Amino acid sequence: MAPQNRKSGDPARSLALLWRSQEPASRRRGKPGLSVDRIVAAATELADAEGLDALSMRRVAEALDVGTMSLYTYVPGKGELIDLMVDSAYADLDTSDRSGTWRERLHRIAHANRDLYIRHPWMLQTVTMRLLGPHLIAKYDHELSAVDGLGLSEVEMDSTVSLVNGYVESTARQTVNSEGLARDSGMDDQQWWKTADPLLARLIDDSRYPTAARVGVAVGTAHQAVYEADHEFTFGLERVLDGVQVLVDARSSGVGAPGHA
Amino acid sequence: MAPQNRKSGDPARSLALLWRSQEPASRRRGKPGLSVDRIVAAATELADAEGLDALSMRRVAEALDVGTMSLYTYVPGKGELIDLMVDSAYADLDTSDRSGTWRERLHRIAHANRDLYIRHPWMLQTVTMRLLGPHLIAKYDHELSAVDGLGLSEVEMDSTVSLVNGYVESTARQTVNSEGLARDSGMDDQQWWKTADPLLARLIDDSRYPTAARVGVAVGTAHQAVYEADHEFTFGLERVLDGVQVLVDARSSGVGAPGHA
DNA sequence: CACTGGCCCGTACGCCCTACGGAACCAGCA
DNA sequence: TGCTGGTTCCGTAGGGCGTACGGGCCAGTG
Repeated sequence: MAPQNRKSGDPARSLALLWRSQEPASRRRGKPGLSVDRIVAAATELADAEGLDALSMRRVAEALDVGTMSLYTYVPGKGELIDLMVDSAYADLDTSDRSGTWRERLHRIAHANRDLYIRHPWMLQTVTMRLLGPHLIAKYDHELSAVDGLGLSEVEMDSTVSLVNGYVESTARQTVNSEGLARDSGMDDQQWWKTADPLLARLIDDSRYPTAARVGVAVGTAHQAVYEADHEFTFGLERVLDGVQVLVDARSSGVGAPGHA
Repeated sequence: MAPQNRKSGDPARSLALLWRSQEPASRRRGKPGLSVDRIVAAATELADAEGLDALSMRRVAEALDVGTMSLYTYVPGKGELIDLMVDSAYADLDTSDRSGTWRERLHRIAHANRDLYIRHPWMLQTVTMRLLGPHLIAKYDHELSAVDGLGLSEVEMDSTVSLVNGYVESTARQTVNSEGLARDSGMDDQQWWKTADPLLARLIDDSRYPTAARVGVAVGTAHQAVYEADHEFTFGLERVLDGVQVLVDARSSGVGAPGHA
């Protein structure tokens, strides 16, 4: 029903812009009126409200009451704009609270990241999420510090943080996707399954997929209950943190950090 | 440098098509020449080779030596076509091997899924990945069966499978993204960092982000070594499975399955 | 005052998806 | 044999999109 892609801008250009935009941005001549920050803000607002599909240079320009091509004075292209939007979004994260145990901290970080993705669902549709902008590096440092001093090797620290972030990302993606489907089809998640169920029941040979059938029903009724996605998120997160715990215990009980991972 | 979006087709239509396409597809009159399967195959080939960005109805039609609009006789639109491509891709997975312990089986499943994503990187760019086609349900059933009979509740089984799949998805995404960046910029991953490093060194106040700086260097040199992404993938996977192990141990040691998750 | 360089943007090109209506084709029947 | 009506195919056209290009505007300088 709609297109499907996504790339990022030229990495070198984006990187330059990312860090240069820190400057006061006070240029020489003319009255700016426009600025990188204003463009990024408008684009983010649009993407938040209508999704990355609706983000077009034309519409951003309209929102700013400006000609489309004017944007290109500040931003090389759409890809680079998205790179800027991503790093700018990371600025919302708190990177100062370093209290609590490593487990509490990872827990807090996971929830904060999840909230961020839900506030800016379009972030999950960008290819990069890896371009080292000023705010991303602050985020990275903050997250690493949560698992520092536990006896883990550097590479293990990185892996651990990636593990937690990966979990958050994948669950957030699921949440956002199902909300998106709900919006598109005008149907609630439950309504959708109530519609699809009879259809599927006619098509699927239940005896061929007994486990799927059994679990599917149980999951369906569970989701229907008061328990929200939040409970499931936290449950899975605890599993992930249990896995980290095993590693931490192993490292802190005598075995020195190995050479690699 | 390129656009960025992605939606899926009308769920109801996709669902119907998904299951109908199982039929012999032998229609009544006229010579078909074209068919849903042929279209899906051509589209998949194109997306595999050039990415989801390059997938357009025009190009698929060209590849089939057919007018663009002819495709619409068999497929309602591009979104639904992508839904079909996704389920068709899942057909590659082996869903018969049920040997080994739950841990061995999840390990095998994780690697198989990872391979699939790397073979079909465009799958990571689709929004749905959740539309219950014939092959997806076979996959789901197969994966659930790996954690069946361990004392886990149904919802816990679902969460566990999601957990592993989420991990695989997020690491595959990282791998694919960095390969994509490499292709686009014509630079190797190492080359890229060698280029960016001096630039970043000038911009970033290392003392502000001591942990990130230290870990970044270690990770960089580790990646540079013979150790491949595969090692890191397996390491993280073991952490995830450790977390599952904790849950399994808890459930098999007397505590009955709880009401929820 | 003339100039220059940054800002702004109208036009145009090439690509995309797809609604619509008509052409080509062929099985079966009269 | 000739017709007919459903099927398959596709040309045209309309509305988006990103962005290359070149020109107009104006503040401040020399």
